[in-house]
Amino acid sequence: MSDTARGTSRRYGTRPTMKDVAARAGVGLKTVSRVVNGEPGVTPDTERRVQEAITSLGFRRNDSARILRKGRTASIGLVLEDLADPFYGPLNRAVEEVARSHGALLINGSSAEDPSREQELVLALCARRVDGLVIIPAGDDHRYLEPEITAGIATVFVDRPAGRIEADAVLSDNYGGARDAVAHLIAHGHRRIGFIGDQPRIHTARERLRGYHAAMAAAGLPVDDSWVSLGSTAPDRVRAATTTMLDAPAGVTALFAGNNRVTVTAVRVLRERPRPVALVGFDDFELADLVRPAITVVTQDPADMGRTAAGLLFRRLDGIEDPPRSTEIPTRLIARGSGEIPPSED
Amino acid sequence: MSDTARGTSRRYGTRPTMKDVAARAGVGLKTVSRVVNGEPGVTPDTERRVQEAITSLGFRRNDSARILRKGRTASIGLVLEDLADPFYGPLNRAVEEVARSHGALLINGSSAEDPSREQELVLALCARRVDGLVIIPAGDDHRYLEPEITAGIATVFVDRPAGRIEADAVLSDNYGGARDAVAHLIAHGHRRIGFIGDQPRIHTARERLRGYHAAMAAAGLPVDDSWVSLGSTAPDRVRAATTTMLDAPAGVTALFAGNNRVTVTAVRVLRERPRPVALVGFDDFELADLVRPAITVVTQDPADMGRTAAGLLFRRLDGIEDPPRSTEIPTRLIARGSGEIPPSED
DNA sequence: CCGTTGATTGACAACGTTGTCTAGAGGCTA
DNA sequence: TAGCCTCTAGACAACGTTGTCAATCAACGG
Repeated sequence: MSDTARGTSRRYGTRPTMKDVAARAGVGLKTVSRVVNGEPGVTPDTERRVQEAITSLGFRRNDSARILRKGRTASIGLVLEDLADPFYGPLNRAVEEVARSHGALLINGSSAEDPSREQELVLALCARRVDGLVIIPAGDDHRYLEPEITAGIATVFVDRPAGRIEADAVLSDNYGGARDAVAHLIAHGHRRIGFIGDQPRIHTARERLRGYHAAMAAAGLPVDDSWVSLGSTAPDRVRAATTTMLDAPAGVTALFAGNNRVTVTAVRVLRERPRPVALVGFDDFELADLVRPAITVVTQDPADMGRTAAGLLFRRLDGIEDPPRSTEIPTRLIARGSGEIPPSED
Repeated sequence: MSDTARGTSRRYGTRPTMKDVAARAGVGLKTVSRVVNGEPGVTPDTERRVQEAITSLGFRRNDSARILRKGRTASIGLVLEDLADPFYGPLNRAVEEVARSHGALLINGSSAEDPSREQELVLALCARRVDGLVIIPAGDDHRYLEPEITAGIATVFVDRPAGRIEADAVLSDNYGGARDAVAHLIAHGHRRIGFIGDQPRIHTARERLRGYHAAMAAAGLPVDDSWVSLGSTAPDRVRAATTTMLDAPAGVTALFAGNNRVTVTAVRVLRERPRPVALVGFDDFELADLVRPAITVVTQDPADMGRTAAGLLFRRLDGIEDPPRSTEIPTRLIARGSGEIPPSED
């Protein structure tokens, strides 16, 4: 009678369990568990027999069962806004790196800037019993997380703060960065400066707007309503807003772009115009130094944000119980040319 | 006596289970399960009582237990080379999108181009019993996956084929794309064309090299060994290789860059040189059209690759049992300027 | 030679859920 | 009214692992 027919037959799609390994090696179930987990108290000889059974059966421990038994999943969730946005690449990678160094897996998904999808995703991760969550929030009401946090799921918000609950957050200095950017343009002689930003629903967009106003006010400059445009960052809208601001009588002579998507579109639009227009963008991007003029930007450090957030998360998981705190990551202005263009005379 | 002391007391960090909900609602365990899963056979009145208990306790189903019981995890794994590489952003997103449309979660991680790390990550995902895997391989021997595939974990390779095993693969037409790129340069008068590529260990690098040779041979052009440089894509090495090729007596008049990282470094190097040098890059990248000259590229479609791979994966999960097949995604040459520069006279 | 120690090993329950099976209530038909 | 059927509901086992505890055995000191 063949080996497979001897009671331990395996159908396609069925995996051997510790029980099978134990039977094959002629030892008890718990002994297999000991070998698999490298626990002490197993003779070299027994261990060898078990190892042989493991390789010959192709056994691999079922982590679902292990998780169920142990309570900890050794995995964390990352919810971000758009997996394809280059800004989040380094952040994603940094979080993964930290998770890895703590022996945890990373489960992630993107909310596509949709609050209900964010919630759905977060709760799915909670149902999986991830140990912790790093969230770049799309919505502004996170009370739905309260039971989860009470139940012990550590949560750190990145890039934007949590809404309506107390929670750790790691944020860029959006206000200060925007103020610096606009002050830079003012220092180069501009008095009519346009701001094209993201939807005001988004915290970073509001903060950057606040920085814009602060810089203008500090220089004693008035702000005309038509110089500010907030809304979708779809190329069409940004293109229209830019053109309108520039073409108006006494239009703006410089632009401050509220994020990398806006900046890129603005560069394309400015390309087509007869006169050079000064531009400073929020967020750095690859090749910003190769375009002519090279683009002056206020840069955030997404890798640092990810690292900081994940580090904080694992400190929480280690049992640190301080009250929630907000960490601010500084921004830096990099002058490359586009921000130093003087106002063009009409 | 307070409610919490009545036997259902909850410590911080403990979660209510279906048993707790059942006790609170005064029904049986299985009835709670029915309500949670929307199964029929529950009176509206009972259902209401259970729902109340669920919300008041903040119950959320433990998916680890569910997975253990049901066997299917409704999650797939994605292993890629570098989460921060912009090329993989759209691919990542496309895979997530497809997973989502099938109600599955995405677990991912990056191998950092290290075969042992790839294996470690893949096996960790298998231990979690993901239903399927999408892998951008770093190594070239995937026999370690055989027991997993036999056990029923569907696997699709993307961007590069599996090594030493039969498996589905979704690949770009690297050979054809490279041939087209080089033929394009030849058509614009170049006879001495350099190729700077990735490590020959990597399948795509070999295929692109093959395309380079094919185009040269088809035009009856000789290839000098010094015109080909394969190795790390670190900026330093690429810079050195580029400079050497261009500065040699009878050096190359055009460059074919083997991937986006090489292209970007090449653009920086060419910037600093007195004479224009023709350049075609493999992979498109944002702003390639804004640099002057705009960069001519052979573009792949990473989103399409991700979509195709994930689609294939889910077809496998639905039980389609065809033999493994390799799907090729076409590439497209986009002429923007840098590839149409004629050879400079010495 | 016996009691003690320490090392190795396995039996068993438990983690929280779902599938199966059976019990009971109530309505319908003959 | 007896017999049958339908519908709701719960008891129980099982998924594969790990923690607890007790049993066995060899070696050793007295």
